[in-house]
Amino acid sequence: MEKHLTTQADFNSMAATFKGLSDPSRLQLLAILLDGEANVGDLAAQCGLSSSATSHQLRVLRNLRFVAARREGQQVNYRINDEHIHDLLEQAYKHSLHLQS
Amino acid sequence: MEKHLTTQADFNSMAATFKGLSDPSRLQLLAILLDGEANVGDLAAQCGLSSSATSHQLRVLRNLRFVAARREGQQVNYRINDEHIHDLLEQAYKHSLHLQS
DNA sequence: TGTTTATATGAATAAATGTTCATATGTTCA
DNA sequence: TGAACATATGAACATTTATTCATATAAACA
Repeated sequence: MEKHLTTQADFNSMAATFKGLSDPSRLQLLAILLDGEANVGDLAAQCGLSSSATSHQLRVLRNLRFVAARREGQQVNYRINDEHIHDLLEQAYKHSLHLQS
Repeated sequence: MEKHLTTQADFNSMAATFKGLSDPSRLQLLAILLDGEANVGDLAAQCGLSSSATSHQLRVLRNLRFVAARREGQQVNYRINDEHIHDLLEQAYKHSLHLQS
């Protein structure tokens, strides 16, 4: 990172970003979406969540622009909407390995 | 990431990692430590936190192995203890820019 | 030893979070 | 239009979280 982070606003914004990724259900949703678009029902089934809970969590991810939605008939398809998600998950995975040792 | 993440344990561990980074105070502590070792009192002063609050937050970071401590006389010096911190903060910062647009 | 300084910890409190339940909105099709 | 299906939303509840306050531990020094 070239520039040093100093402002409280930066820390708040970054904390919000991490907070969005701080739940196992949301991480699983993102992991599924990294393989391609999926609708709410399929996401719910794969995560073992109710469709309501899934919808709530998808809203969190949407508000943080991690994902975007596209309606297709009755269903709504979600997709990854951030190029950094992949790297963020990868770094967190590596850290989690470091955590176990 | 080569291998696909599938297990619930992976998601839990990664969520814990992100949760550790989901607070502005902790991010500021880490940002300071990226510039080098610092003791609790200095960290507290720079963050505008009480030394007690600082100590509590440092414990969170220590438990997650983000930082490590080394006592030197009365003071305790903390340092970054994870090679991925820098990249994680950088990606989150980039996302936070994406978030504003 | 006793006092001061630095850090850590436990309990308590207020605020935020994730899920469930009930209900609303939106789409398809008869 | 009305019924069935898919998704979204609001309220409620239990759990977690960050800080404060009081107190404990640890080191330095007189």
